[in-house]
Amino acid sequence: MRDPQHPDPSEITLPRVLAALSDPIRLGLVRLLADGQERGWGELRAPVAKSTLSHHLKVLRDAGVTQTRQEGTRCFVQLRRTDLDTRFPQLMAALLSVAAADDIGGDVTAAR
Amino acid sequence: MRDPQHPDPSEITLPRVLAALSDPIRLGLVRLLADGQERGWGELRAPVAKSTLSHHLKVLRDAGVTQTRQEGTRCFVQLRRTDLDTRFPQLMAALLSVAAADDIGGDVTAAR
DNA sequence: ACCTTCATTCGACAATCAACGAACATCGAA
DNA sequence: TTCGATGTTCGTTGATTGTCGAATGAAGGT
Repeated sequence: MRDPQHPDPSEITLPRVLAALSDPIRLGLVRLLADGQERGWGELRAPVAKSTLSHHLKVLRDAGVTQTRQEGTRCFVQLRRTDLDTRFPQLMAALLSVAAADDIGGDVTAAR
Repeated sequence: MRDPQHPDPSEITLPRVLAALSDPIRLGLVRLLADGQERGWGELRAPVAKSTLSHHLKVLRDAGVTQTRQEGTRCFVQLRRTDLDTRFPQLMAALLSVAAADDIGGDVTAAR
């Protein structure tokens, strides 16, 4: 378990973010995090193996969409809403609104 | 040259559109078409082979982002702005604004 | 008819991706 | 220190992607 690396706000690029959000599961994860609440890895329920979920979280993290924090053996993930809104004004709002309307990634939920 | 097929507005999905727009060249093409103006294939200048450009235009068309019209041997392409705005309110506006600010796909231009 | 122009399609290639199970590493608790 | 829980990494597999050049198909002009 290495230190997760996060790109600087200035390193966040539009094509990369769009690629990260072009997957229904990742879009579902982002929807789940849209309330700004930090979530534990263990809360996340998605219809994929845990290694696949780890991969998706890494893609989101590498794109600068989420931030991961470690506490002991557990990970907590959070949407980088402020950075994203600064970098891409109105984008997340529009995206989240559409994703909710179409229920994209609705099979991603949170337990607990 | 077969009849180009376009998805119905209801068939346009967010993940597909985001995937289509996650490529700098395609984003550049969309920026070029953002004024609503119809453009001839021959006007489009992008740093790729013509077969590659044709491929990118097909990806955009299949995702429902653009509309292609044939007139004789020539093709004209246009952004499906109304359909996109109906389906995804505010999304294109936010996207185009950011793409312009970052000059994503700036190497895609129009001659004539 | 023939040739030119224009755009798509084909075939090939290397690269990337989503997905899985298994192995590994790390930390807290027993 | 051994164990269990947690998350990452590895190796693989099948599918998709971006790219090119060459071949193909469709009009239009000569």
